[in-house]
Amino acid sequence: MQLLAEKPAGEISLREVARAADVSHNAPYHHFSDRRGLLKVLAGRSMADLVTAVRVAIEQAPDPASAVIAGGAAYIRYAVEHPHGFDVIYDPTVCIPGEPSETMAPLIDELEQLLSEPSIAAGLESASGVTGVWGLVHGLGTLCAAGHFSLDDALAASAEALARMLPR
Amino acid sequence: MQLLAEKPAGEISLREVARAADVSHNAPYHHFSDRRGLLKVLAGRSMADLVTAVRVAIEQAPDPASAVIAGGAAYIRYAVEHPHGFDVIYDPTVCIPGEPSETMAPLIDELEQLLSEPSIAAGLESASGVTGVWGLVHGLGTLCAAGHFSLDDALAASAEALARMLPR
DNA sequence: CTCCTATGTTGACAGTGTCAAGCTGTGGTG
DNA sequence: CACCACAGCTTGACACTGTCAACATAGGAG
Repeated sequence: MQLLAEKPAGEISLREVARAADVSHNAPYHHFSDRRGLLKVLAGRSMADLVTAVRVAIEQAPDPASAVIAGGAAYIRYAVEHPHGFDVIYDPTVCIPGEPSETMAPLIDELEQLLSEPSIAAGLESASGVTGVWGLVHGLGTLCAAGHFSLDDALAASAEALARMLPR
Repeated sequence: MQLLAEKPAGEISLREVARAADVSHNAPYHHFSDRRGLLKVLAGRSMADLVTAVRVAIEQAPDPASAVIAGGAAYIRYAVEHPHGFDVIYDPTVCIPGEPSETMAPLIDELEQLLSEPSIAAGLESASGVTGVWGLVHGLGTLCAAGHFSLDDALAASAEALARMLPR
C-alpha cells in the first residue's frame, strides 16, 4: 500500500516489495499466489478505503438527496487523491471479467443501499439508478484523476448532473 | 493494432511486435523511441477510430438533442467493442499527466463542437457541458467494458441521463 | 562515385515473474 | 518428552523483457 501511494500498480514488482520488506525475492510467493494475487489484495484494501470515504460522506449529509451528491463528491475525491489505488480497483487484469468480482461487492452494496432510500428511489428510472449514478461519478473521477479537467469542474458537473437525475 | 485487438496494451511487448513483423528484436527502436512511443501511436490511432465512430453517429442524427444521445451511445459502444483500444487511449502511463495531451485534442474538439450547437448549449450549465457529458459516457463505457453491467443497461442509463442534462 | 540516412542486425546487460529444491523454527500430536 | 508437519524463508535457475551499443547494408542526394 505504501508503494501504491507513490507509483501505479503496473510499476510495482514482487521483487521490489520483497526488497522493501527486507526479505528474499521469493518470500512474497508464500503470501500471494501470483503477482495478480498481490494486486487483488491491494485492490481489496483500496476498495475498502473508497467505500469508507463514501460512507462517511453519506452519513454526514442532512438528507437523502444531498447524501447522493456528497457520496459522489467523495468518490471523485478519492479517485483524485489516490489515483493508483483507484486504478488498481478497476484494473481489468486484476478484476477478472467473467466472475461477479468479489472486490466490487462492498461498493455496489453501498450504492444500492443509498439509492434504495424510498424518497429518492421513487424519482429514479430503473435504468439510471445505480448504473447512471455510478457511471457518472466514475467517469468524472477517472478523467479528473488523469488530469483532463480540474477537480472543481468535476465536482460542479457531478453535483449538477446528480441533481437533475434525482426526483425533480 | 492487430495485437491490440487480442490483448491489453500492457501485455504487448516490443519483442512480440518485432516477431509478428518477422524482424529482429531491436528493429522497432528505429520506428518508436520507446515502448511508450509505440503505445502512444496505438493510442493515437485508437482515438481516431473512436472519434470517427462518434462523428458518424452524430451526423446521422436528425436533431442536435438526439445527436448528443447517439454520440454518447457510440462512445460507449466503442469502449465495449474495442476495450483494449479504449484502455490504451486513457492509459495514465501513456497519456502524460502534465502536458495538454496531444492525443485527446480530436475528441475534445468534437465534443465542444457538438455541444456548442446553439439549441443545446443554451440548456447546459457551463460546468456540466463537456465535462458532464464526457464524464457520464466515459464512466458508463469504462464500467460496461469491464463487465460491471450490461451494454443495454449502460445505453439506457446514458440516454436517460443525457436527456435530463439537455434543455428540458 | 561518394557519402549520409534509414533501416536492420547481433550481442549484451539488468530487471522481472515464476518454478524447484532445500532450510528452519514453532506448534500440536502421539 | 520426542516427533513431525508445516508456514515462512532461502538460494538458484530459467525464459522473457526493455534498452543500449556496435556493426551492417542499401538506396538516394550531392
